[in-house]
Amino acid sequence: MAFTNFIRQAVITGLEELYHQSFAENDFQINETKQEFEGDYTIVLFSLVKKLKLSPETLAKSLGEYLVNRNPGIIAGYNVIKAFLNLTLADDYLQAFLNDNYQNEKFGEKKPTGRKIMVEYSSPNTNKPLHLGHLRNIFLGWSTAEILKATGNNVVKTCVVNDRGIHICKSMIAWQKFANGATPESTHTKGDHFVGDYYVKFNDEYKNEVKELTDKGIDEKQAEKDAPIMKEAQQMLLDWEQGKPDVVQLWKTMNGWVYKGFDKTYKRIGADFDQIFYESNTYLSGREFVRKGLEDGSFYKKEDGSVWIDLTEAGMDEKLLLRGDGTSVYITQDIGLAKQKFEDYKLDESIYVIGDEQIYHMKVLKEICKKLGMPFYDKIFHLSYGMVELTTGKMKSREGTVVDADDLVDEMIDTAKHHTETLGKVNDFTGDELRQLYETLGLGAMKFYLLRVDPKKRMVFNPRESIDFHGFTGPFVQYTYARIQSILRKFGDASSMVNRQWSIVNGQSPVVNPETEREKLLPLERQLIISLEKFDNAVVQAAEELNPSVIANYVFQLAQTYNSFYTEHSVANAENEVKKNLRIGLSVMTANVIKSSLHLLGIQVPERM
RNA sequence: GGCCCCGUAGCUCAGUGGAUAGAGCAACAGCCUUCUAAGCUGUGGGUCGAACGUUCGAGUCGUUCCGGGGUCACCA
Repeated sequence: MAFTNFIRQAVITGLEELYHQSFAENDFQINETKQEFEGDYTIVLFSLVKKLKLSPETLAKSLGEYLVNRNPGIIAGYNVIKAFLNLTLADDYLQAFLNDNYQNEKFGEKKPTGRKIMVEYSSPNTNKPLHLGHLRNIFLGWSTAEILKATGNNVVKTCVVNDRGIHICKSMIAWQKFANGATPESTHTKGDHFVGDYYVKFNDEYKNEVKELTDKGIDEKQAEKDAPIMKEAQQMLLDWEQGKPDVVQLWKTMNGWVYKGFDKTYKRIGADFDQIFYESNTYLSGREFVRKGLEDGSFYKKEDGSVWIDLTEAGMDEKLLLRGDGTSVYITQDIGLAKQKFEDYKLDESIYVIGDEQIYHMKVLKEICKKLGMPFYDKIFHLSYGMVELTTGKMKSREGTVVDADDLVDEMIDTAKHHTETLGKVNDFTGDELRQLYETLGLGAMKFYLLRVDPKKRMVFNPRESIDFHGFTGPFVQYTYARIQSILRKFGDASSMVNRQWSIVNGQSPVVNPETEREKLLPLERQLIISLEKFDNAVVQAAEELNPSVIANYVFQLAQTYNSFYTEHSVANAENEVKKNLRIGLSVMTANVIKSSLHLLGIQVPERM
């Protein structure tokens, strides 16, 4: 049982027995004791003072006395400052916890909940390569999915590919006009970049044409409409919707190139999906609901034939659902897809990882589903995240200020290589081992950097300073892991730490073998055990908040604690065998928890670095 | 303009209504013949955007204002 849960129950029982009143879990607070005071956990009793009509000191003292007497071997002592009751856990209890868990590689994982949750993330357009913003989305989505798995949920990772629309037609037109039959193979270009280049080419050409027209004295807005290349793109979209064979063929070919490129990037950064939805397959499916909504009066038709919903009652606007010409818009297909997700997978929850500029859109989607009487409307959850901005402002693909995902990954791996070579600690590695290490460290730095910040906050990426490898970073945590492995290699099989003098049965007082020698825990040893135990809560909190930064902050704090311990105390040359075994156990468990934490962030651990 | 999000050290960020607000980076001073110095220890650095209010207690909750961003398309 988690330490704080145990204390909470003990306090409730104690208060009821002492004062013959019943108490709830939120009648008082349990915090970690601040560094400057003695103790491990602090119970804040101010809120009870009124209810019990006692002075804070009297209450805290009585309760402290009770807790120590009734929980031998668990709560070793207390002290009182005002209404702060500071408790010190018993060494035996902490060591029993370590003994019971240090070899458990699944520590922190929860029992199955039976719930099925879909996490949609990445969801790119097929007209240009992935960029830094996608990376935040992908890492966030992947990590959230893993955190939900760890808390016992059945998770389906999905991706919705925006493979149709005017954007891809733009690339197609530009390719037809300017490529002379070139392909990714013939130019040795990654497919998504290849297609993206023609999207840029389209915009350049478009800009030129608009300028030519405005030079002739045509109004700019009119020129934007009249530019021939734009008209060609629009015509192509119509041709595509009508299934014109050569257009469909070109569309398939070019999307194929893009997917090949995306797959390469996904594989490299460790993203994976259980199911992929293509917008070209789903974009028509919303229309039926529009028809149904018209019938039951949820929606209404304007003179031009367009269909609308009035959401002003829910504090929103009127929203277009179907164009006058009968074609669907973004939200139309989203309704269909939302339903399909729930029907195909029988979901308990459907999470959308989408940028915060679409908060309103997602609110509208939920509201429409509600109006249509779809029972799942309140199981849709928008996990929104802030944009990644550059120090120079926003990223704009048309202005070439986008940080490309592949470029950034290359850069991070180069940086890892540079640091590693400078330090020269792994000169005996083979070429493959080195490449593996650079990827582990480079990606670790990048993922940690993007995940350590609360998702909902906007974040600034400084391309010049790039991403650090020191301090609050992925490599810092990875380094701590590698250091521990270095120690453990000396001892062969770490399970040889046979230390069966402590054990906890059913959350009761620890069983202690009286034959064994006992050593008092040193402050850093205590701190480390308490820090390890907190992983359990960190996982729960991260899952409740859908917030991987909780894990990043936790594991950094753990690594810091271990590093202090490491500097202060020797494992191999411990004062005696009892201490040595204890410290091996501490090291094994720290390594396990670091590995688990980083896994939840999509980061691997190196044995050496 | 309506609605939503954000504002904490020079920079990037933590901070379940509780004790003297914390990390990392940057700056400065120390620590490698002893398990990996991508590390550790210390110093300096704050009107928690502002003002009222609720409370025994507010960075945290409420109201108003200031500053930054998003959104309100027959775009996706």
